[in-house]
Amino acid sequence: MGKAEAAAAGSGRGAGTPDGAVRERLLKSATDLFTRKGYAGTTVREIVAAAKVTKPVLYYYFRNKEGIYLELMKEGFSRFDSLVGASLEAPGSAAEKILRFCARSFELFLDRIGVARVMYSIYYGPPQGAPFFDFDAYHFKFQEAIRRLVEEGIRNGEFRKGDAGDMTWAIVGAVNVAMEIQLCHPEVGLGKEGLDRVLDVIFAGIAAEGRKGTRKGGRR
Amino acid sequence: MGKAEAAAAGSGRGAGTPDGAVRERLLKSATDLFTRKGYAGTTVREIVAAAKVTKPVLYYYFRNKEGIYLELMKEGFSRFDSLVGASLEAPGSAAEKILRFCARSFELFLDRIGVARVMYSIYYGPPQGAPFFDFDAYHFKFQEAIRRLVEEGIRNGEFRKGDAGDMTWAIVGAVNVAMEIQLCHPEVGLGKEGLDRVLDVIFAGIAAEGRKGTRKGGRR
DNA sequence: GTCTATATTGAGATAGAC
DNA sequence: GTCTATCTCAATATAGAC
Repeated sequence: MGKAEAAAAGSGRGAGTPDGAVRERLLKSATDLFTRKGYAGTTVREIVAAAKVTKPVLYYYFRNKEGIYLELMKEGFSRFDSLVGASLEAPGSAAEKILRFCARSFELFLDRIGVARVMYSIYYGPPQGAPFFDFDAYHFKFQEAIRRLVEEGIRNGEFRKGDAGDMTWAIVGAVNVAMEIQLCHPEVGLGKEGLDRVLDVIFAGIAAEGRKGTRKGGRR
Repeated sequence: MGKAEAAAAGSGRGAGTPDGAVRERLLKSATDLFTRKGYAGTTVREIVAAAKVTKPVLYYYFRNKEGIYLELMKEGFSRFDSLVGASLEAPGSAAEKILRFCARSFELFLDRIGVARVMYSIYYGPPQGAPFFDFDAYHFKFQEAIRRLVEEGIRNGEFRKGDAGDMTWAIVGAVNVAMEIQLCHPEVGLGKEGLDRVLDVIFAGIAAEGRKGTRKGGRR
């Protein structure tokens, strides 16, 4: 048995690990390193070393460093895309749909929180030479989905008449803050249940009965 | 007269520029460059060149690169500190105080939006060797101020009985999203008025009258 | 002192054997 | 699919002329 063969067997099949695990290990290593050291600060060598494979393996599965980065981004967002479609067409009241859509989005976020950290780092951080990825498009897509549901709720009398845009912002703000707290302070994170409760607050309002509206005597 | 002193004096007064302007120019240059190229990616040489002064001038006003960075952070937050104190003790209903506090905070944010970009970049971005600054402490301070006011509102019957924490998150989320949109998409930013309206939505709720609460039939 | 030419390094990427 | 060995290229460091 040659040296290469031995190494190949040992790293994958030989140890009882399924073939696909190599690809997954690379994605995980890349996520960890991009998070800790940034895109530019991470070298291909480090990624493959952490995944316990050699360099050509990375180039085999992904075209190059940009490729593995884009794959990370796309994987998360493709699942989000299905979510949007499913949630809009689901049965139930507008409020139920909104709650379900937000909960599912938040679950997806938690499931891919490592990738989310990389996204935030790229989006807000300094230029790092990472290839362009249209994060804004997805934020917009999220917001538009909520807005549609809010408008639906207003139409069918479920929600009060008011500016759908403003209502949308309130909901987006809640989801946003739940995600960001989870990102930075997982130990005090709202969690799925917390997000649910905050959304409930937004639906119901904070003001005591009979005191709706703080300045303009109610509706605008 | 020492070398640094001479440079400090010479660059300002001689050209008829008020003394303080040099310091301000340096802070502005640093903000711009830190935003565009990150902390690590910005050199002291670039900062002084952009401010049209020489290197010793920077070292005269601020000890070093870390010094000018920390000064940027502190200037914004010291104004915020006064805000917190003033807003909590101001007269008016809890809702009024919350609205005023959020509006003032948002105005301060707009006024220092360049510095805010640097903060986001450092906070979410990859390690850049910037000296530690406790951003979390200020986020916490903001949240606690809101929470106090919410609790006050609940106590005096202005707000409905409910989880003050959840109500606080809803409000913080709205302010947060207003700030972040302004940061990333100033052209569609809510602005001060938009934030006001969204907060109003949170106070009043989204649900139509008689339909408050989406699952538990109202209060919890 | 400053400038330019030449190492040296370390990065991403590839060729070809197995 | 994976390996070893090698390539290209840009940034940085250094040496030596001026």
